[in-house]
Amino acid sequence: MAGKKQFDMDTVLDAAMIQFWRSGYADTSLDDLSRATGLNRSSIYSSLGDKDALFLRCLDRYATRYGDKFDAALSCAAEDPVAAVRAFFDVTLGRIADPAVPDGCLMAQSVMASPALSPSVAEHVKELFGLQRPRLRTALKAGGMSDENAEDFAVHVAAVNQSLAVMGRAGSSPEQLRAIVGVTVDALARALRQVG
Amino acid sequence: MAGKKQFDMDTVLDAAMIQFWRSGYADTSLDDLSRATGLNRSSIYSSLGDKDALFLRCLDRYATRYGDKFDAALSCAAEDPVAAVRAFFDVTLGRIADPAVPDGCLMAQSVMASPALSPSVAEHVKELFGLQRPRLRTALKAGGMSDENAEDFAVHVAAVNQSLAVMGRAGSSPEQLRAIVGVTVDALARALRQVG
DNA sequence: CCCATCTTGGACTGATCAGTTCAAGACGTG
DNA sequence: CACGTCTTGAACTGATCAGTCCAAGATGGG
Repeated sequence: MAGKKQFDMDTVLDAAMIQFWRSGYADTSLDDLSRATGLNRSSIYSSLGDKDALFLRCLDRYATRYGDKFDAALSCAAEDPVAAVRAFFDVTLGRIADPAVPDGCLMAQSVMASPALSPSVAEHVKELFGLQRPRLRTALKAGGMSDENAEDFAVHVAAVNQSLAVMGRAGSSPEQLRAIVGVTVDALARALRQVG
Repeated sequence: MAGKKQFDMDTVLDAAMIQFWRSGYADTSLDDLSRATGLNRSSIYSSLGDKDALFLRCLDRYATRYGDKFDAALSCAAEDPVAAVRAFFDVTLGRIADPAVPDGCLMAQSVMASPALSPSVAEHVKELFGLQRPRLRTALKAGGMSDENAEDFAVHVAAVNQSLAVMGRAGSSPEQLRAIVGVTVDALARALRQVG
């Protein structure tokens, strides 16, 4: 049974991440994690550390995976900022529509639960969550927006993007989610037309 | 010590509601509720039922209290729909700024945690959460918006309103929260100007 | 003044939690 | 083939969980 690691780290981290994502930190027990990953408790502890350490790794994994997708979506912001923001939202809409992955958003739900997390974990969550706004601000400024408008739209788009996960989990249909982003994309297009 | 109820039901329900609101269902133990309300465990059970029943009463209390405020804010929608929506957002912004009350939103965080709640409670949460959209749709139509636009803006405004609690708990400043709603209010004003 | 009634506090139950420990045993090396 | 090393499974610990129970005692009606 041993001598060599019996599992693939990426597979295990994905399984743990999805477990936290579906149920949240508080409602995910080590037995749940053991069941989801197929690893024994002591294997989890020896290979991945305690629950907080594993949770942090899952948060980072989530932030990196979707952060990269958000960056890719915004990469065309200089040429077509409206298309870039649309693609940005499509990352989230696609994720919500993906049956291989839970609905909701690990970041949003961790932020909501942050008062119940250990202080250091809570701070880390807020840091990762806060990456979205500067990402958007930079893209919007590259797209020709004024500093002030880029600031306002960046925080607005970050908020709307985050709201999709909550609305989706509350039972909103894909059409309703598209309507939510539609209002924002229209407003962005109008704001950009006024300047350029 | 007994013979007559030793507590005020409204005070107790407020204390329990705030406890659930601050920490969420999963991270609120009966000891927490006992400490917050000043009531003993057996008093809670005999007067308020089990944890789920108490949670439902707190959800209803929350939905009624702020639902009434939202209705009042929207009551001027027929005359000035933009001012009505602004007042609608001000209910949430005021609640977030109120130090007497936790940040976050009991409904939003309960929706996010719904997969971990008992099915009947989860359904009740979604029902209460879903009241916001028709409230807004009716107001916007009374304000002269087309059916389609009212539908889209209603779900958008409900989403943005909900996002404020998450962004606030993530550490966004009051100015940033105002910027989030500003984009939506501007878009609404423009949409209404086009028609009328 | 006394007794039935009801609230209350605290102890208790069994389940579940995160985290630890350790023997069993599989592997790679020599 | 033998031995040291490392993973693994399962049992264990003390804490905490939701929920129950009951005796103590305060109240109000008679």
